[in-house]
Amino acid sequence: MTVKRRGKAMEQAVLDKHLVLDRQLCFAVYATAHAFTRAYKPLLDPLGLTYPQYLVMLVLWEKGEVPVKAIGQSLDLDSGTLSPLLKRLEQAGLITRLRDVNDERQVLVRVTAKGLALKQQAAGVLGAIGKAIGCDSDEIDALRQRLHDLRAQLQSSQDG
Amino acid sequence: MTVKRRGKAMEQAVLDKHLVLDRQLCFAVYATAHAFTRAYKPLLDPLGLTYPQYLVMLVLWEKGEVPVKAIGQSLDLDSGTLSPLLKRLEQAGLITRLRDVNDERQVLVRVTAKGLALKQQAAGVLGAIGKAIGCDSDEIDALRQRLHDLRAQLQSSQDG
DNA sequence: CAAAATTATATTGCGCGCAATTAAATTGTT
DNA sequence: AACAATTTAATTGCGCGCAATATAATTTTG
Repeated sequence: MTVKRRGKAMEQAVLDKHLVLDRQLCFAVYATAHAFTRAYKPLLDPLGLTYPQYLVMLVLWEKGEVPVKAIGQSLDLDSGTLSPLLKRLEQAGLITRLRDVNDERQVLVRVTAKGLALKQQAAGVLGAIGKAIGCDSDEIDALRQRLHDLRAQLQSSQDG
Repeated sequence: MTVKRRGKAMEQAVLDKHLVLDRQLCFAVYATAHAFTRAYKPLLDPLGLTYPQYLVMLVLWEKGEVPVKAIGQSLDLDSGTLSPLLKRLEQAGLITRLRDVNDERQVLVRVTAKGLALKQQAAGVLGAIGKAIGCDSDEIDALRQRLHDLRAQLQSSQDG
Protein backbone atom coordinates (compact mmCIF):
# COMPACT_ATOMS: atom_id res chain seq x y z
CA MET A 1 0.00 0.00 0.00
CA THR A 2 2.62 2.52 1.03
CA VAL A 3 4.84 1.09 -1.68
CA LYS A 4 2.09 1.52 -4.21
CA ARG A 5 1.55 5.10 -3.14
CA ARG A 6 5.23 5.87 -3.33
CA GLY A 7 5.20 4.43 -6.82
CA LYS A 8 2.38 6.68 -7.87
CA ALA A 9 4.08 9.70 -6.39
CA MET A 10 7.22 8.95 -8.36
CA GLU A 11 5.25 8.53 -11.54
CA GLN A 12 3.67 11.89 -10.88
CA ALA A 13 7.06 13.48 -10.33
CA VAL A 14 8.43 12.04 -13.57
CA LEU A 15 5.32 13.15 -15.43
CA ASP A 16 5.53 16.62 -13.92
CA LYS A 17 9.16 16.97 -14.87
CA HIS A 18 8.49 15.74 -18.35
CA LEU A 19 5.61 18.15 -18.90
CA VAL A 20 7.51 21.08 -17.46
CA LEU A 21 10.60 20.41 -19.58
CA ASP A 22 8.49 19.71 -22.59
CA ARG A 23 6.88 23.04 -22.17
CA GLN A 24 10.03 25.04 -22.02
CA LEU A 25 11.25 25.35 -25.59
CA CYS A 26 7.90 25.71 -27.26
CA PHE A 27 6.78 28.22 -24.68
CA ALA A 28 10.04 30.14 -25.00
CA VAL A 29 9.42 30.50 -28.72
CA TYR A 30 5.76 31.38 -28.20
CA ALA A 31 6.45 34.03 -25.58
CA THR A 32 9.41 35.51 -27.47
CA ALA A 33 7.28 35.89 -30.58
CA HIS A 34 4.74 37.86 -28.58
CA ALA A 35 7.49 39.94 -27.01
CA PHE A 36 8.76 40.80 -30.48
CA THR A 37 5.33 41.82 -31.68
CA ARG A 38 4.92 44.05 -28.65
CA ALA A 39 8.36 45.57 -29.16
CA TYR A 40 7.56 46.36 -32.78
CA LYS A 41 4.16 47.83 -32.07
CA PRO A 42 5.21 51.32 -30.91
CA LEU A 43 7.63 51.48 -33.87
CA LEU A 44 5.08 50.40 -36.44
CA ASP A 45 2.10 52.32 -35.10
CA PRO A 46 3.37 55.60 -36.60
CA LEU A 47 3.57 53.84 -39.98
CA GLY A 48 0.05 52.53 -39.61
CA LEU A 49 1.27 48.94 -39.96
CA THR A 50 0.72 45.85 -37.85
CA TYR A 51 3.63 43.44 -37.54
CA PRO A 52 2.28 40.92 -40.09
CA GLN A 53 1.54 43.78 -42.45
CA TYR A 54 5.13 44.94 -42.00
CA LEU A 55 6.37 41.48 -42.95
CA VAL A 56 4.30 41.64 -46.12
CA MET A 57 5.68 45.07 -46.93
CA LEU A 58 9.23 43.75 -46.44
CA VAL A 59 8.55 41.16 -49.12
CA LEU A 60 7.08 43.77 -51.43
CA TRP A 61 9.86 46.28 -50.83
CA GLU A 62 12.32 43.59 -51.80
CA LYS A 63 10.52 42.19 -54.82
CA GLY A 64 8.31 44.95 -56.13
CA GLU A 65 5.50 42.92 -57.66
CA VAL A 66 4.62 39.50 -56.29
CA PRO A 67 1.70 37.09 -56.60
CA VAL A 68 -0.21 36.39 -53.41
CA LYS A 69 1.00 32.81 -53.50
CA ALA A 70 4.64 33.88 -53.38
CA ILE A 71 4.02 36.14 -50.39
CA GLY A 72 2.40 33.18 -48.68
CA GLN A 73 5.44 31.03 -49.37
CA SER A 74 7.82 33.68 -48.10
CA LEU A 75 5.95 34.17 -44.85
CA ASP A 76 4.38 30.74 -44.41
CA LEU A 77 0.87 32.16 -44.50
CA ASP A 78 -2.19 31.13 -46.51
CA SER A 79 -4.81 33.12 -48.37
CA GLY A 80 -7.13 32.94 -45.37
CA THR A 81 -4.70 35.22 -43.59
CA LEU A 82 -3.37 37.17 -46.56
CA SER A 83 -6.56 38.05 -48.42
CA PRO A 84 -8.04 40.27 -45.71
CA LEU A 85 -4.61 41.61 -44.75
CA LEU A 86 -3.87 42.64 -48.34
CA LYS A 87 -7.30 44.18 -48.60
CA ARG A 88 -6.41 46.42 -45.67
CA LEU A 89 -3.07 47.38 -47.21
CA GLU A 90 -4.88 48.18 -50.44
CA GLN A 91 -7.42 50.29 -48.60
CA ALA A 92 -4.55 52.13 -46.93
CA GLY A 93 -3.21 52.90 -50.40
CA LEU A 94 0.08 51.05 -49.91
CA ILE A 95 -0.46 48.34 -52.53
CA THR A 96 -2.52 47.51 -55.59
CA ARG A 97 -3.94 44.12 -56.52
CA LEU A 98 -4.40 43.11 -60.14
CA ARG A 99 -5.29 39.82 -61.79
CA ASP A 100 -2.42 38.44 -63.83
CA VAL A 101 -3.47 38.64 -67.48
CA ASN A 102 -1.40 35.55 -68.29
CA ASP A 103 -2.97 33.50 -65.52
CA GLU A 104 -6.22 34.87 -64.24
CA ARG A 105 -6.05 32.71 -61.15
CA GLN A 106 -3.19 34.76 -59.79
CA VAL A 107 -3.41 38.17 -58.18
CA LEU A 108 -0.31 40.34 -58.53
CA VAL A 109 0.41 42.55 -55.56
CA ARG A 110 2.42 45.71 -56.22
CA VAL A 111 3.66 48.48 -53.97
CA THR A 112 2.32 51.95 -54.69
CA ALA A 113 4.42 55.10 -54.44
CA LYS A 114 2.92 55.65 -51.02
CA GLY A 115 3.89 52.13 -50.03
CA LEU A 116 7.42 52.65 -51.27
CA ALA A 117 7.70 55.89 -49.34
CA LEU A 118 7.09 53.97 -46.11
CA LYS A 119 10.29 52.02 -46.69
CA GLN A 120 12.45 54.98 -45.73
CA GLN A 121 10.54 55.52 -42.49
CA ALA A 122 10.73 51.82 -41.69
CA ALA A 123 14.50 51.79 -42.08
CA GLY A 124 14.92 54.85 -39.92
CA VAL A 125 12.79 53.48 -37.14
CA LEU A 126 13.75 49.84 -37.04
CA GLY A 127 17.32 50.27 -35.92
CA ALA A 128 15.59 50.56 -32.56
CA ILE A 129 14.86 46.85 -32.59
CA GLY A 130 18.52 46.10 -33.12
CA LYS A 131 19.31 48.10 -30.03
CA ALA A 132 16.47 46.49 -28.12
CA ILE A 133 17.87 43.01 -28.65
CA GLY A 134 21.47 44.00 -27.93
CA CYS A 135 23.22 43.88 -31.26
CA ASP A 136 25.82 41.08 -31.06
CA SER A 137 25.53 40.22 -34.70
CA ASP A 138 27.17 36.78 -34.55
CA GLU A 139 25.03 35.64 -31.67
CA ILE A 140 21.91 36.85 -33.38
CA ASP A 141 22.85 35.04 -36.53
CA ALA A 142 23.51 31.82 -34.62
CA LEU A 143 20.15 32.05 -32.91
CA ARG A 144 18.41 32.78 -36.20
CA GLN A 145 20.10 29.76 -37.74
CA ARG A 146 19.03 27.48 -34.89
CA LEU A 147 15.46 28.64 -35.17
CA HIS A 148 15.53 28.10 -38.90
CA ASP A 149 16.76 24.53 -38.39
CA LEU A 150 14.20 23.91 -35.68
CA ARG A 151 11.40 25.15 -37.91
CA ALA A 152 12.58 22.95 -40.77
CA GLN A 153 12.62 19.96 -38.46
CA LEU A 154 9.13 20.68 -37.16
CA GLN A 155 7.83 21.08 -40.68
CA SER A 156 9.45 17.91 -41.97
CA SER A 157 8.04 15.93 -39.05
CA GLN A 158 4.65 17.27 -40.05
CA ASP A 159 4.71 15.68 -43.46
CA GLY A 160 6.23 12.36 -42.36
CA MET B 1 24.19 63.01 -62.47
CA THR B 2 25.55 59.51 -62.86
CA VAL B 3 27.36 59.99 -59.59
CA LYS B 4 24.17 61.04 -57.92
CA ARG B 5 22.36 58.03 -59.30
CA ARG B 6 25.07 55.66 -58.15
CA GLY B 7 24.77 57.23 -54.72
CA LYS B 8 21.05 56.58 -54.61
CA ALA B 9 21.51 53.02 -55.75
CA MET B 10 23.98 52.40 -52.99
CA GLU B 11 21.67 53.89 -50.41
CA GLN B 12 18.99 51.54 -51.65
CA ALA B 13 21.28 48.56 -51.38
CA VAL B 14 22.26 49.44 -47.83
CA LEU B 15 18.65 49.97 -46.91
CA ASP B 16 17.63 46.68 -48.48
CA LYS B 17 20.35 44.81 -46.67
CA HIS B 18 19.43 46.44 -43.40
CA LEU B 19 15.75 45.61 -43.76
CA VAL B 20 16.42 42.06 -44.82
CA LEU B 21 18.82 41.43 -41.95
CA ASP B 22 16.56 43.19 -39.56
CA ARG B 23 13.80 40.91 -40.57
CA GLN B 24 15.63 37.71 -40.01
CA LEU B 25 15.63 37.12 -36.28
CA CYS B 26 12.15 38.40 -35.57
CA PHE B 27 10.72 36.51 -38.48
CA ALA B 28 12.56 33.34 -37.45
CA VAL B 29 10.91 33.54 -34.04
CA TYR B 30 7.53 34.37 -35.57
CA ALA B 31 7.61 31.52 -38.07
CA THR B 32 8.96 29.00 -35.58
CA ALA B 33 6.18 29.83 -33.16
CA HIS B 34 3.63 29.07 -35.87
CA ALA B 35 5.45 25.88 -36.81
CA PHE B 36 5.26 24.78 -33.17
CA THR B 37 1.55 25.47 -32.99
CA ARG B 38 0.99 23.47 -36.15
CA ALA B 39 3.11 20.60 -34.87
CA TYR B 40 1.13 20.50 -31.64
CA LYS B 41 -2.27 20.66 -33.31
CA PRO B 42 -2.62 17.01 -34.36
CA LEU B 43 -1.40 15.96 -30.90
CA LEU B 44 -3.75 18.24 -29.01
CA ASP B 45 -6.81 17.78 -31.21
CA PRO B 46 -7.60 14.37 -29.64
CA LEU B 47 -7.51 16.06 -26.21
CA GLY B 48 -9.83 18.79 -27.40
CA LEU B 49 -7.28 21.46 -26.51
CA THR B 50 -5.80 24.34 -28.48
CA TYR B 51 -2.16 25.17 -27.89
CA PRO B 52 -2.85 28.18 -25.62
CA GLN B 53 -5.38 26.10 -23.72
CA TYR B 54 -2.72 23.45 -23.32
CA LEU B 55 -0.35 26.02 -21.85
CA VAL B 56 -3.01 27.00 -19.33
CA MET B 57 -3.58 23.36 -18.42
CA LEU B 58 0.15 22.92 -17.87
CA VAL B 59 0.06 25.70 -15.30
CA LEU B 60 -2.97 24.16 -13.63
CA TRP B 61 -1.56 20.63 -13.64
CA GLU B 62 1.49 21.99 -11.89
CA LYS B 63 -0.20 24.23 -9.37
CA GLY B 64 -3.69 22.85 -8.88
CA GLU B 65 -5.56 26.01 -7.97
CA VAL B 66 -4.43 29.38 -9.30
CA PRO B 67 -5.92 32.87 -9.59
CA VAL B 68 -6.41 34.16 -13.12
CA LYS B 69 -3.80 36.81 -12.49
CA ALA B 70 -1.11 34.21 -11.74
CA ILE B 71 -1.90 32.30 -14.93
CA GLY B 72 -1.49 35.53 -16.80
CA GLN B 73 1.88 36.15 -15.20
CA SER B 74 3.06 32.64 -15.99
CA LEU B 75 2.08 32.84 -19.65
CA ASP B 76 2.40 36.57 -20.24
CA LEU B 77 -1.27 36.89 -21.16
CA ASP B 78 -3.95 39.30 -19.95
CA SER B 79 -7.56 38.83 -18.94
CA GLY B 80 -8.69 39.84 -22.42
CA THR B 81 -7.18 36.61 -23.67
CA LEU B 82 -7.68 34.46 -20.61
CA SER B 83 -11.28 35.22 -19.69
CA PRO B 84 -12.85 33.73 -22.82
CA LEU B 85 -10.27 30.94 -22.95
CA LEU B 86 -11.03 29.91 -19.37
CA LYS B 87 -14.72 30.09 -20.09
CA ARG B 88 -14.21 27.51 -22.83
CA LEU B 89 -12.17 25.24 -20.55
CA GLU B 90 -14.92 25.54 -17.96
CA GLN B 91 -17.57 24.66 -20.51
CA ALA B 92 -15.49 21.64 -21.51
CA GLY B 93 -15.60 20.55 -17.87
CA LEU B 94 -11.83 20.72 -17.39
CA ILE B 95 -11.76 23.54 -14.81
CA THR B 96 -13.94 25.39 -12.34
CA ARG B 97 -13.86 29.11 -11.61
CA LEU B 98 -14.74 30.44 -8.17
CA ARG B 99 -14.46 33.87 -6.60
CA ASP B 100 -11.92 33.91 -3.79
CA VAL B 101 -13.87 34.43 -0.54
CA ASN B 102 -10.91 36.29 0.98
CA ASP B 103 -10.59 38.65 -1.97
CA GLU B 104 -13.66 38.83 -4.13
CA ARG B 105 -11.71 40.51 -6.93
CA GLN B 106 -9.86 37.30 -7.65
CA VAL B 107 -11.17 34.26 -9.47
CA LEU B 108 -9.58 30.98 -8.49
CA VAL B 109 -9.20 28.49 -11.29
CA ARG B 110 -9.08 24.82 -10.34
CA VAL B 111 -8.66 21.64 -12.36
CA THR B 112 -11.55 19.20 -12.25
CA ALA B 113 -11.11 15.41 -12.14
CA LYS B 114 -11.75 15.40 -15.86
CA GLY B 115 -9.08 18.03 -16.34
CA LEU B 116 -6.62 16.07 -14.26
CA ALA B 117 -7.31 12.93 -16.28
CA LEU B 118 -6.14 14.71 -19.41
CA LYS B 119 -2.69 15.06 -17.90
CA GLN B 120 -1.92 11.40 -18.48
CA GLN B 121 -2.95 11.59 -22.11
CA ALA B 122 -0.92 14.74 -22.58
CA ALA B 123 2.22 13.09 -21.26
CA GLY B 124 1.75 10.07 -23.44
CA VAL B 125 1.28 12.07 -26.57
CA LEU B 126 3.75 14.89 -26.16
CA GLY B 127 6.90 12.84 -26.32
CA ALA B 128 6.17 13.13 -30.02
CA ILE B 129 7.20 16.76 -29.94
CA GLY B 130 10.52 15.82 -28.44
CA LYS B 131 11.11 13.49 -31.34
CA ALA B 132 9.89 16.09 -33.81
CA ILE B 133 12.52 18.58 -32.69
CA GLY B 134 15.35 16.03 -32.54
CA CYS B 135 16.05 15.56 -28.87
CA ASP B 136 19.56 16.91 -28.20
CA SER B 137 18.72 18.00 -24.70
CA ASP B 138 21.69 20.33 -24.20
CA GLU B 139 21.16 22.13 -27.45
CA ILE B 140 17.48 22.57 -26.72
CA ASP B 141 18.27 23.94 -23.31
CA ALA B 142 20.79 26.38 -24.77
CA LEU B 143 18.27 27.60 -27.29
CA ARG B 144 15.61 27.92 -24.64
CA GLN B 145 18.00 29.96 -22.52
CA ARG B 146 18.86 32.30 -25.40
CA LEU B 147 15.22 32.88 -26.14
CA HIS B 148 14.56 33.57 -22.49
CA ASP B 149 17.33 36.17 -22.43
CA LEU B 150 16.12 37.70 -25.67
CA ARG B 151 12.61 37.98 -24.34
CA ALA B 152 13.85 39.59 -21.14
CA GLN B 153 15.83 42.10 -23.16
CA LEU B 154 12.87 42.94 -25.38
CA GLN B 155 10.64 43.41 -22.34
CA SER B 156 13.14 45.56 -20.48
CA SER B 157 13.60 47.78 -23.54
CA GLN B 158 9.83 48.18 -23.55
CA ASP B 159 9.71 49.78 -20.13
CA GLY B 160 12.80 51.93 -20.56
C1' DC C 1 -11.57 18.07 -77.34
C1' DA C 2 -14.13 16.83 -72.96
C1' DA C 3 -13.82 15.36 -68.24
C1' DA C 4 -11.09 15.15 -64.24
C1' DA C 5 -7.59 16.84 -61.42
C1' DT C 6 -4.92 20.64 -59.91
C1' DT C 7 -3.96 25.44 -58.73
C1' DA C 8 -4.82 30.30 -56.94
C1' DT C 9 -7.59 33.15 -54.42
C1' DA C 10 -11.50 34.43 -51.58
C1' DT C 11 -14.86 33.60 -47.84
C1' DT C 12 -16.63 31.85 -43.39
C1' DG C 13 -16.14 30.65 -38.74
C1' DC C 14 -13.58 30.13 -34.57
C1' DG C 15 -9.95 31.03 -31.21
C1' DC C 16 -6.47 33.68 -29.85
C1' DG C 17 -3.70 38.37 -28.51
C1' DC C 18 -4.15 42.78 -27.11
C1' DA C 19 -5.66 47.72 -26.44
C1' DA C 20 -9.22 50.18 -24.28
C1' DT C 21 -12.99 50.42 -21.31
C1' DT C 22 -15.96 49.03 -17.46
C1' DA C 23 -17.21 47.29 -12.92
C1' DA C 24 -16.40 45.73 -8.54
C1' DA C 25 -13.49 44.93 -4.54
C1' DT C 26 -9.62 46.22 -1.81
C1' DT C 27 -6.13 49.26 -0.03
C1' DG C 28 -4.33 53.69 1.21
C1' DT C 29 -4.93 58.36 2.90
C1' DT C 30 -6.58 61.91 5.35
C1' DA D 1 -15.43 56.87 8.44
C1' DA D 2 -14.95 58.95 3.67
C1' DC D 3 -12.71 59.44 -0.46
C1' DA D 4 -9.09 58.49 -3.73
C1' DA D 5 -6.05 55.25 -5.79
C1' DT D 6 -5.08 50.60 -6.89
C1' DT D 7 -6.07 45.91 -8.16
C1' DT D 8 -8.60 42.04 -10.47
C1' DA D 9 -11.66 40.34 -14.06
C1' DA D 10 -14.67 40.81 -17.67
C1' DT D 11 -16.17 42.91 -22.01
C1' DT D 12 -15.73 45.05 -26.65
C1' DG D 13 -13.56 45.61 -30.94
C1' DC D 14 -10.08 44.61 -34.29
C1' DG D 15 -6.52 41.92 -36.68
C1' DC D 16 -4.39 37.90 -37.26
C1' DG D 17 -3.82 32.41 -38.15
C1' DC D 18 -5.86 28.63 -39.90
C1' DA D 19 -9.22 24.86 -41.17
C1' DA D 20 -12.84 24.15 -44.24
C1' DT D 21 -15.29 25.40 -48.08
C1' DA D 22 -16.33 27.74 -52.49
C1' DT D 23 -15.21 29.51 -57.07
C1' DA D 24 -12.92 30.18 -61.05
C1' DA D 25 -8.97 29.35 -64.12
C1' DT D 26 -5.53 26.22 -65.75
C1' DT D 27 -3.45 21.78 -66.61
C1' DT D 28 -3.66 16.94 -67.17
C1' DT D 29 -5.78 12.71 -68.84
C1' DG D 30 -8.25 9.81 -71.48
